[in-house]
Amino acid sequence: MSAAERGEQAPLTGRRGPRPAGQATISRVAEAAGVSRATVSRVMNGSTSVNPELAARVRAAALELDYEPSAAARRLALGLTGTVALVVPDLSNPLFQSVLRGLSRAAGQAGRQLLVAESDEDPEEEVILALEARRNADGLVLASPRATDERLRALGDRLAPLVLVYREVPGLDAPSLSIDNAAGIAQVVTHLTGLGHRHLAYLAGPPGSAGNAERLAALRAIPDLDLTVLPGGSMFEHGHAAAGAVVECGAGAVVGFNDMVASGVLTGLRELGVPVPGRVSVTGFDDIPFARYTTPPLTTVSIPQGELGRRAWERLWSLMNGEDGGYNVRYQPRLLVRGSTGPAPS
Amino acid sequence: MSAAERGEQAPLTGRRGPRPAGQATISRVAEAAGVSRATVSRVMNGSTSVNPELAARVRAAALELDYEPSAAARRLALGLTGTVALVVPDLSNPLFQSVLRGLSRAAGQAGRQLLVAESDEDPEEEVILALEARRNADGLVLASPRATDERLRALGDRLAPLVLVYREVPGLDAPSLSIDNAAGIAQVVTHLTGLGHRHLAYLAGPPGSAGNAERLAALRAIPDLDLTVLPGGSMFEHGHAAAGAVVECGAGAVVGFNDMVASGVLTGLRELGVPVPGRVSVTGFDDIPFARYTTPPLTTVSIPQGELGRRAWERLWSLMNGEDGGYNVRYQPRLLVRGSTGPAPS
DNA sequence: GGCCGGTGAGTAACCAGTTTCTAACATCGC
DNA sequence: GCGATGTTAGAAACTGGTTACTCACCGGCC
Repeated sequence: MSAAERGEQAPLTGRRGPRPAGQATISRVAEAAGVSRATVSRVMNGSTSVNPELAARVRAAALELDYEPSAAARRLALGLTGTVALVVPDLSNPLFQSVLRGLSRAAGQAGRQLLVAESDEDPEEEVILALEARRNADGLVLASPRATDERLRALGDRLAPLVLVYREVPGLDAPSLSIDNAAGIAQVVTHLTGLGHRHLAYLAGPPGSAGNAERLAALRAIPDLDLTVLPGGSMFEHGHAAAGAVVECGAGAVVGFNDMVASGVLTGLRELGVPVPGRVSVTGFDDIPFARYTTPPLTTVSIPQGELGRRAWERLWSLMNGEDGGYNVRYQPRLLVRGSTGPAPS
Repeated sequence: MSAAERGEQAPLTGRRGPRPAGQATISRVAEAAGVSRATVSRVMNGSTSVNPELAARVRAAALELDYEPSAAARRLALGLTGTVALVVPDLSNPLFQSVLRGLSRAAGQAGRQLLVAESDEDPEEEVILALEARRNADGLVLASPRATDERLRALGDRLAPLVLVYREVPGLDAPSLSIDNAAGIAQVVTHLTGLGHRHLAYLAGPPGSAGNAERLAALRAIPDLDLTVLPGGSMFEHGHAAAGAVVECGAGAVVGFNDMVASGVLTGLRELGVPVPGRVSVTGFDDIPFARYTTPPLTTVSIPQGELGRRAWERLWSLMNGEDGGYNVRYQPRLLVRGSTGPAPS
C-alpha cells in the first residue's frame, strides 16, 4: 500500500535528482548569447530598451536551449504567482461547478491559472484550505457556507484579496456576491399559494448550510402557512429517499432546498405512483441545467450561476490591482414556472 | 471597461507596494529568536536535531510574528511546487468533473494542491495550457480528446510526470487510464439486438472527439446492423434538438454518445409524444449521476468515473516519486439496463 | 589527560529569476 | 571641442527559503 493510498500527507522534501534533466537556466542562455542575465530577463519580458541585434541573439539562444523561465523563481522575484484560488465545499454540487467554470474561463482569458480546493463540507477544513490556497495564489474566491462569520472576519486580512460567493459576512471587508434566498422563497410560495396550496413541505438542505438556514427562515417568516419541515440534504439520493415522507405528511406541495433533491423527489414520487403535479407539486432552487430535463420539467428559482463566476473574477481582479472591489451584490432570483407545479387538489 | 473584461492577458508585473504589509520573513524570526535562519528552517520543517529549548523559542517567535514561510521561496529552494495540475477540455462535462473530484480528493489527502485548466475543446490550446500548467506543478493529469497523437508524443517529456485519462496514445511514455469504448458499444448493441432491434440510430458526439470516433467505429464494425448516424454533440441541448431527426429516421433505438444527449433525446421524445421505450428505445453512455433519475431511468454503460480520478492520482504519485507509473489500463464498462430500453415494436 | 566520535547550530552557497544602480558610450547643443 | 543629456547593458543586490559544509563543544574511552 502506497503512502497515497494511506492518505498520508508526505511533506515536501528536497529535490531528488541533481536537477530536472539539465533544464536551461537564464544564466546558460546569457552565457550562450554572450550577454548578462539582466539582458536576457529584459528580452524575455519584452523590455524595449534592448538593442534589436542583441535581442535577436538572446531569442535565438533561448530557442536553441529550449529555455523556459522558471515559474518558481519568477514567483519569488516578482512576489506574484499568476494564480487565483477557488475554495468550495463540494465539487459535485452544480452550483459550485458553475462558479468554477465561470472563474476558470475568466482567469484563463486573463492568462492566470486557477487553483481549486474542496473542503468536503468541513467548516474547519474550509478555513485551513483557504489559507493554504491563498498562500499559493494572488487572490481567493471563497464559497464557504459552513464557516462562522467570526472565523471569517478574523481571517479576513490574511485572505485578502478575497471575494465571497453565495455568502455574505457582515463586517468583513470583502466584496460578496450572494443570492437573495428570501426573495426566491417568497416567489415560490406566492406561486404555490396562488395555485391554492396551503400545506407545504420544505425538504431541507444540509444542516449548517447558510443557504439552507436562510431559505428555511424565509419560509417560517411567511404567515398563514402550514409548513412541514422534512430532513433532506443536497443530493439526488436525499430527495429520492424523502419521497415517502412527503406523501405521508400530506402536503400538497414540496419546496426542495435545491434542484437535485427536488429531482430526487420527482423520481421517488413517480416510483410511488404519485402524480406530479396532479397530486403533489414540486419546486426546486438554483435552475441547474438538468432541471429543464426532468419529467415533468422542474419549476424552480433561477439564479445567475455563470454570472457569479465571471463577476467574482472581476471583483478579484480589481482588488488585486489595488482598486476597490465594489459593493456587495445580492442577486435577485427569478421564478421559472415549468411543469412540476399545478393547482392544489381540491 | 477593465482589462479583465476585454479579455487581455495582462503580463505579470513587479510587485506594487514595497512588500506585502510587513509579512514576517525567516530572517525576522531568526533575529527575534536569536538563532540563525538555518535553525528556523530546521524547526519549521520538524528536524529532530534541534535543542528543544531553542525550538520552543523559535516557535514562540514565529507565532508572535505570525510567520508563514513563503510558498514561493520554498518552491524555488526545493524545486517542488506541492501542486499537481489537471487539464480537461470541458468542465461542464460530468465525466471530467468526476475526474476532477477524484483527483481533488486524493491530492488533498496527500497535502497537495490542484491546479485546474480548461481548454474549451481547442486542441492547440489544450497543449499550450498543459505546458503552462505543468510548469507550475510537479505533475500533470491530462484529458485531451482532441490533440493529435503526434503532438502529444512530441511533448511527452516536457509534460512528464504525466498521466493520461480517457485517452491512449501509442508510443507515449505515460500511463493512460482509458475506457474500452468498443466493449461498451458491443454490450449496448447486444442488448438492443437481443430485444429485437435491427435499425439503430447513433446520436454522435462532438466531431473530433477521440471517444466519439471510437464509439462510432465500434458501431460500424458490427455486421448486419442497420445504422443511421445523426449529428449530435455532448450536451442536453444537442440531444433535445435531435429528437425530431430520431423519429424521422425510423430507428427503433437511439444509441446516444453520452448520457446527456440521451437525456436530451428522452425529453425531446416525450415532448413529441413518442413513448419510450414503447416506440423508441434510448441508451446513454457514462452513467452520470443523473442517468438514474431521468424518466424513464436511462439504460446506459457504466464507467468507473471516480476510480479514474483516484487511480490517476496514484499513478502520478508513483511517477513523481521516481517509481514506475505502471501499465496502461483499459477499464471494461458495464451495461446498466434500466427503463429506457424495451422490445422492438413489431 | 588526550583523543575520538557524535551532536547541534551557524556560515555560506544555492535555487533562478528581477531590478536598482552605475558606468560606458553616443548624441546633441552650444 | 566640450559639457550636458540620454540610452544601453552589465554588476550586484534582492526575493526568502533550504542545505552542504564546518566548527565548537561535549562525553566517553584508553
